[in-house]
Amino acid sequence: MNNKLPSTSRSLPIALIRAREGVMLPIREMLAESGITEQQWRVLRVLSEHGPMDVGTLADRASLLFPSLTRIANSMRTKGLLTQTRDKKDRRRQLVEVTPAGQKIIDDNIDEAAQIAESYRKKLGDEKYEQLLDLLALLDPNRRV
Amino acid sequence: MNNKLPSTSRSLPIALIRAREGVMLPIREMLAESGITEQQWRVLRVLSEHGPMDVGTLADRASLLFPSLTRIANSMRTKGLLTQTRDKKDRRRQLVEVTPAGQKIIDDNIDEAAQIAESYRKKLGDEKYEQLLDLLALLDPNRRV
DNA sequence: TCGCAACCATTGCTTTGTTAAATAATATCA
DNA sequence: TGATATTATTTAACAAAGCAATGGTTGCGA
Repeated sequence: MNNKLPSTSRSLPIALIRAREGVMLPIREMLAESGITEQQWRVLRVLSEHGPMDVGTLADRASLLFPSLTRIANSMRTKGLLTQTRDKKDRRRQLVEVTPAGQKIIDDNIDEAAQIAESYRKKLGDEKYEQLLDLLALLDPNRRV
Repeated sequence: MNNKLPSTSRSLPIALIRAREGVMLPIREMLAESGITEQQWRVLRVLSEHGPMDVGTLADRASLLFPSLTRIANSMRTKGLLTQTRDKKDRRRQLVEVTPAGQKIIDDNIDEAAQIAESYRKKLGDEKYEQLLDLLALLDPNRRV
């Protein structure tokens, strides 16, 4: 039909979607039991890893767009997983923090999440796994090197 | 804070998101001029590559979920890019086909799309590019081997 | 210090992702 | 044949993506 483009089965964007789909499947199953989404889990993980931070930094680290994060944080706040307070020094900034309820969800899932991550490393082998992460980083537009 | 999980900056799911973000940026810019979305472009490409097919096969090849595809096909039909007809032999099936207007969008963009794809191949180098596609395929849950 | 650009975050709008349930047509088999 | 399972697709409902526009805040230069 045409041969200008690589066949969709060897298309980079589609391959990235499918890989992500595969990787997220077990994680989503796990999180469903805690009643949170994949994105909410990312928010919790980033906050747990670095402590409280403003919305902009959080969005960047969790790879979420500002508007998405605003809404996600809203729903997480009403669920009691997060608190959000205005920064005294710069009143434009909102400081986001995990509540004990949020921390509990992290604690409840972190071991299983680590196992899942480990299973993918085993599946590819250490070397290929690192290689993959390196290659993916090359495609990251605003790499935080 | 915790060391059970890989830091979010070396997390496979996040790396996949960011890479995709980077790869799609120029493609989305291109498609905006034609007034179609990334997903609509995937639908057009798959149909152009394989010819008319039923909704299920199309969804699979374009990596879209059924409900998404139903809506996408609807809007593309009202835009006159697609036609959808019931299969005579199995009246459950819907056969989707590209219209001349849809084909025009493909023709208008295919060269630039090929250039973009090529630019990523160059960016990584042939060998690493193929390697990346192979690694990603390993993560694809329902790989069409 | 006034005015304006830059910055942080939110809101509005449309499209897509995701899961579950509904609908409709066909296949199976007692 | 007729009840039942299976298959193909659509609807419904809610969460999130993505883009543009808005609303407060701060910073800076004339």
